[in-house]
Amino acid sequence: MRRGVELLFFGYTRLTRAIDDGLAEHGLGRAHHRALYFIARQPDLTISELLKILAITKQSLGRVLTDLAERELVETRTGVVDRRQKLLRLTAEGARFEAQLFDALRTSLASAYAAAGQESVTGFWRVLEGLIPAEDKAMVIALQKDI
Amino acid sequence: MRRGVELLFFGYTRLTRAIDDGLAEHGLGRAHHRALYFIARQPDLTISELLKILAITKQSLGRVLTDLAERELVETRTGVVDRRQKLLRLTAEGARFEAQLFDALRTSLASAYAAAGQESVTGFWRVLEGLIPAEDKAMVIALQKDI
DNA sequence: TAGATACGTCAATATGGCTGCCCCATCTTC
DNA sequence: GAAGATGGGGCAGCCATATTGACGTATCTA
Repeated sequence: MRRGVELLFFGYTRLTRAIDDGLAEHGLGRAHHRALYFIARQPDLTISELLKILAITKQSLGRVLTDLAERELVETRTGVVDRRQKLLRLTAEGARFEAQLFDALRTSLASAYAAAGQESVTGFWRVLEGLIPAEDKAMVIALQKDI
Repeated sequence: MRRGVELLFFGYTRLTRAIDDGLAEHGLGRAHHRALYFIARQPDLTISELLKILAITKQSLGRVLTDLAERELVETRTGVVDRRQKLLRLTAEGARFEAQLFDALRTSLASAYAAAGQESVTGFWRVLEGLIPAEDKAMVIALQKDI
């Protein structure tokens, strides 16, 4: 049990550290990466959808998105079905940058996957899914749909 | 691959949220819990050992330990073999508190473990171990020894 | 037209990190 | 015994990321 807590702590923190340097070059932090990541994942995401995913406040997200827009990594369009909405997308530059960051994550994860074997990876997923509370599960599953 | 990143993100953040309320009651944050956790794990830990585990700066840790000492959750003794060292221990109250926090983690993890099955748990561990860089692995393994 | 919703924004605050620099006590080595 | 290395503490100042609460505006829906 303690082993799980510790491995999760070390695994998570070390994985996220893999991209800190890349972010720092642009003067960005991990919060910016999380936004970039989910926008890359689901283009035309709305602000409120992103808020649900990240589970932070509108104000915190607002600052992050302002930073990303200033650096021309993210752009917004007015919603088509509902003009109150803003649809978020990466710019070409943003997509390039996100891909570069993701690559660092992919490299780390891939070597862990390779060392552990496919069966272990399935178990890894199963346990993590079990850690997500019921009320958040629908949202996470919705993300998986369009992998 | 993206699935692994996302599950790790959601799994980690949701697990840590499980203890936020308990910490807030004492006016403490997650940084305090991490220190408490590892002191509970290895009584008579020295400051420098804890610094290596947490991988933060002395100043950051100093603040955390001051808070914990003020609340009489942690106490220090002068090292026996080396009088420059401070050996960290939980007080009775600190041990009680840490156990209470750990219980929230245990409950979450236990239900995830139960839902996933023992084989999955082994895979979960394997993958996470693979995520820890070689230079940190010795430290983490040293922790496991005296489970 | 009234109310709900999506988004933006202000001000104030807290937490948890960081760097750089300097200090003291103690141990080790020559 | 002196010199240097090590363990620990502390100051000042900075930054990133989060919070709450309140308010404003545009737009959609009943």
